[in-house]
Amino acid sequence: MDLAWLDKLNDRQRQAVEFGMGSEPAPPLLVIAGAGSGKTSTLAHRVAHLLVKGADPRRILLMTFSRRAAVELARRVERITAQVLGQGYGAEALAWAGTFHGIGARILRENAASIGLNPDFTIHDREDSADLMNLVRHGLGLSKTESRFPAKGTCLAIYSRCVNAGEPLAQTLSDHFPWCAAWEAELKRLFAGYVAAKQAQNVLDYDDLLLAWAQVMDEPGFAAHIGALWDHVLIDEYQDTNRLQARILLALKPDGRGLTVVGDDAQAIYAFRAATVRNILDFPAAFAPPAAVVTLDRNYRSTQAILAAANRVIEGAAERFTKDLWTDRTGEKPRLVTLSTEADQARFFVDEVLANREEGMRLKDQAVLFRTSSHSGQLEVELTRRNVPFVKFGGLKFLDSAHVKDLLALLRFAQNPRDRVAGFRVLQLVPGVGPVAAGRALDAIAAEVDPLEALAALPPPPRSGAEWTGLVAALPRLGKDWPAGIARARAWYEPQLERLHEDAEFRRADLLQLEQIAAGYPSRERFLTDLTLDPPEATGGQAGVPLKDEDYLILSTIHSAKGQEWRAVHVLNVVDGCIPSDLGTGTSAEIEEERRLLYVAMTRAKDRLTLGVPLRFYVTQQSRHGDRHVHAMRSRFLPREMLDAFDVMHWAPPVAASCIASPPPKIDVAAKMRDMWG
DNA sequence: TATTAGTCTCTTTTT
DNA sequence: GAGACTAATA
Repeated sequence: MDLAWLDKLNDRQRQAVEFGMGSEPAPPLLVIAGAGSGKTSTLAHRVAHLLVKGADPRRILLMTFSRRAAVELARRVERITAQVLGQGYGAEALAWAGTFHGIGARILRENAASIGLNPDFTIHDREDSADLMNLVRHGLGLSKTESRFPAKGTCLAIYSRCVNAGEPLAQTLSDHFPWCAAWEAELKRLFAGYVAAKQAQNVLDYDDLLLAWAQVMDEPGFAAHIGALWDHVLIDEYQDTNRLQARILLALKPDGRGLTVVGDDAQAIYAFRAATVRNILDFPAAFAPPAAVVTLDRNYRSTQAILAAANRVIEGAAERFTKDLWTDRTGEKPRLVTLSTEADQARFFVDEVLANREEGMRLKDQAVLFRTSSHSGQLEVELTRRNVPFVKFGGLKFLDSAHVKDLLALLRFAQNPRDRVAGFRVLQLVPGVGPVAAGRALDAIAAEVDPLEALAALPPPPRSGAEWTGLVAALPRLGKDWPAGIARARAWYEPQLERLHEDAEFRRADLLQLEQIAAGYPSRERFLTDLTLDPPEATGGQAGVPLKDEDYLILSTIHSAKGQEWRAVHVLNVVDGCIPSDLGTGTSAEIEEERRLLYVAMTRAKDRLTLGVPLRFYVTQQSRHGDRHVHAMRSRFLPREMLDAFDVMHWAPPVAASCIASPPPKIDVAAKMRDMWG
């Protein structure tokens, strides 16, 4: 076979691509791929190589961290095979490319009948799950306890960690939520109630998509059936998987044959959702003989100066597959810029971005990264003031706004009338209906065979009027001839929007946008599932998201920046309290994760890297002490002896000319005026 | 019983 | 600056 098309790969990459191709299927392989080492390209080439050798694209399972990554990977495979074979497979041919959660949802839905699930289940996102947790919490009387019971979000976080880490509650509490340890018995009751509620309501949460999948895989017959669906299983970003995901993977391919995992332990940044770097560290030894390991340490992305600085940051990490990235790209040292205030930092970075653009670097080739979504607030104000378009990734989303959730709840309730969270929200949209009336109606229909029909037959609650009748009549018709259903939902919701929100005008635009998105899906079920598992992640600065061909600056949390690269990267708030976050400095493991976060941020840069260190913060958070300024220190990950890796400088805003000019000569106006007449 | 105004606490990162 | 809970009012 002509393998010339693999010549542009380096030796290590080629080794990773061709490993085990002689035997069928190949023995297990771990690829440790440093930042910018051509990881995606290598993975794409390995898949392409399988295809070129005749593998069936429908029998390849590709799991990535985000849907976006899956789409990108499939596109690259398609491009390569098109080049080599003169014809592509069509990107859809890789039918099993997606996230763990997305694939899980599909497996569960397709096999619903045989595993005791109703195939019409709806999926709760984090917020919905927290709301359901809250309903159960109230039901058990846990909201009226002597001392305060943990809030719904905290309860869900505890539950989620137990599930994903496969840890008993007591251990999770003592390790990660010590301030809640006193509530162990109540939490146990709460979680039992939460699970029962989900099952009664025919809903699954994110964790269920993995948990249910893992549990059915315990059944050898089912595991064999599912495992036989694919000859090759390839997993990207393996360092950010959790115990549950590893359990699924090993159940799919117990002997490791056909299994390839790719990752970088130095870039593990998802421990907060129970990802464990042990998965990647222990992968080789999970098989006999152990899995082969190929390490990609040549970096094609960044300049030597940037890599040198990033390597220094990661050097302190305790346990890892050691690799120092190297490159032959030269360039300027990264800069470490101190600034007096966050406001100065915002001005400085906007100046920088615009100066880079003057030199011909598009806005799209630049990104501003930060630890926490709220850190970019001042920068966003400054960008808006100076008319620089931007798109922000991470943090609050389009889907979190009340009006969008209302409309989606309408559709979800119509899809699955047993979904109490959705129903509770929807019914209270009717004027005159509050929690009590809504609860009663839901109780009345819960056990019915056709809940929506039962709802329509119910006498309207006392203070509700025509709106109620309109709603119960509309609900059964919200899924018919998609996407007309969403238009009907919006038509009913319109008057409520006007009534509930001052800025109805502004919010209506969002709903129209949602309707546009909905039009791209074949059915209501697909729309709801995909939107929950893969929410639109960007929010625009000014009116809506800029058009595709427009130039705009990228603002992103470091987490959302994973796997991406830009010519110029600016990192905000490289100070203690931000990186590492105040909240993440409890254990040394948490601090190590924060270190890797800074490493990930720095290694996103190709040519130019600038770290901002504002020295003074205005905090409004701690109401106990009132608003005040606090002094910040340069991040502990950049100690003094490391500063020679940077150009260190201070920036201050240019002072208006009238202020810096030497003081004007003193003039005696009175004397002059007297002189006029003297 | 629905709704609103007022007081209290907690505030990250995401599928 | 928002969410959670309470008290007061319609």
